[in-house]
Amino acid sequence: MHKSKGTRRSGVPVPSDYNRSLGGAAIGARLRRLSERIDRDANRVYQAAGVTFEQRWLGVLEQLVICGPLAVNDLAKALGISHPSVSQTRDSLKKAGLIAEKADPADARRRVLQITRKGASFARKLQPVWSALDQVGRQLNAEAGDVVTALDRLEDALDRRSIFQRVTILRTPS
Amino acid sequence: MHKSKGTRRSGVPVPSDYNRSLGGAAIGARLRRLSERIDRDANRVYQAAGVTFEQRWLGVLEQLVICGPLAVNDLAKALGISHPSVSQTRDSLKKAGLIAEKADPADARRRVLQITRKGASFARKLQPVWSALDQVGRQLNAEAGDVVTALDRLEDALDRRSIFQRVTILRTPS
DNA sequence: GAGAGATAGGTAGGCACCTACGGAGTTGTC
DNA sequence: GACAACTCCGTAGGTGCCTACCTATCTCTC
Repeated sequence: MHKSKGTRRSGVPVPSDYNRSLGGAAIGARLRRLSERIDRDANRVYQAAGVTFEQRWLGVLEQLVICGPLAVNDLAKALGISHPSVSQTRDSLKKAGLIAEKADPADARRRVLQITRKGASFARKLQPVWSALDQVGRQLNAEAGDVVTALDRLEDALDRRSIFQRVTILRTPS
Repeated sequence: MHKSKGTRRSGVPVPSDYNRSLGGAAIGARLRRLSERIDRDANRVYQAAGVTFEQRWLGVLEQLVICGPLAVNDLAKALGISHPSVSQTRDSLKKAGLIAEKADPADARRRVLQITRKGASFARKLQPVWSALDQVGRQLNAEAGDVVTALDRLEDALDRRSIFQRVTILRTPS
C-alpha cells in the first residue's frame, strides 16, 4: 500500500492519494475494492474447507435456514437488496441444489424459495466456518475502531441528505 | 433501512441483521452496496452537470492531467488497482476521446496514455463539480465520525493478518 | 363486474473491479 | 551470444450488485 507522496521538488501539484481520497466520491471506488478484497479473502476460507461457496449465498441461505420458505421479495426486503439480485442468487443456489422453488398457492406471482435437504446439510457443515468468520469479523471491527458504526453513520448521513442533494445545495447560487 | 427485529414470541432464532452483520464476512457485501450507492449518487451529479462520466475515469484522468503521460502499469501502481482495470478504463476513455495512447520508444511493451485536448477541456469543465464533491466528501466523513480513518484501520488490520490467516489460526487445534 | 393502480418478479444490460493466462519484450547472468 | 528470469500488458471470464423495462397477477374503487 503506497503512501502519500508529498510535494515534488519542482513544485508540480501532486495528485491526491486516490486510495484515501474523498474527492470526486473516490471513496466509492475504495469501498468496492475493499469489499472485493474481503470477499476474496473469505472465499479462501471456504476453499480451504473444501466447499464451493459464493458470498452472495450467505444472506439468502441464512434467511431460509432460520425462517423457512420465503418469497423473492421477502428475501430482498429482509436483506436490503433488489429482487433481481435475489433472483440471480436463487438461480445460482438452485443450480447447486441447495434450494428449491415453488409457486405460492395464495398468489400466483410469488416465487417461494426453500432450503433443500442438501442445502440444510451444507449449512450445517458450514456452521463452524461461519462461527470462525463471525469471530474474525468482531476482531477486525475492534481493531478498526468500530468500522461498522462508522459505516452506519455514513449511511445515516446519506439517508438524511444524498450526495446529489448536497452538491446541488453547494452549487446553487445563494 | 430496516431495523433489528429482536426475538420473536415463539423463541425462533432471528437471523442477524444482514446489513450490519460481521458474520460470514457479510461486511464485504455491505461495502459493495454502499460503494454502488455512492457511485450512483455521484453520477447523478455528473448527469445534472450535463456530462457523461464513469466513476472509474476519476483516478486515471486526475493522474494524467496532473502528471502528464503515464504507462498502464504506472497508473495501476499509482491508483492501487490492477493493470487490466486500467486497460479497461483506458478503452472507455479512448472511446470518449478523452485520452490517447502511444507506444513508449524506450520499451516496446509499455503503453503510454495521455490526455487529449478534449480530455483536458473536459477536466477543466469538471473542476467545479470535483471541488463540490470534495467538499461533500469531507462533510460526510465528518458526519460519519471519520469513516476514512476507520477504513484505514481495517485495511491495516487486514494487511497485518488476513481473514484467511485469522480463521486458520482459530480453527487449528491447539 | 370493470378498470385503475399497485405489487411480484423475470429479463436484459450495465458497472467496476478482480484473477488467470499467455505472448512479447527487456534485463541479468553465464 | 544464449538463455533464464523478470516485466508489461492484452484477453477472457468471473463476481455481485444495480436500474430499466416488461408481463402477469392481485387489490381497491366505483
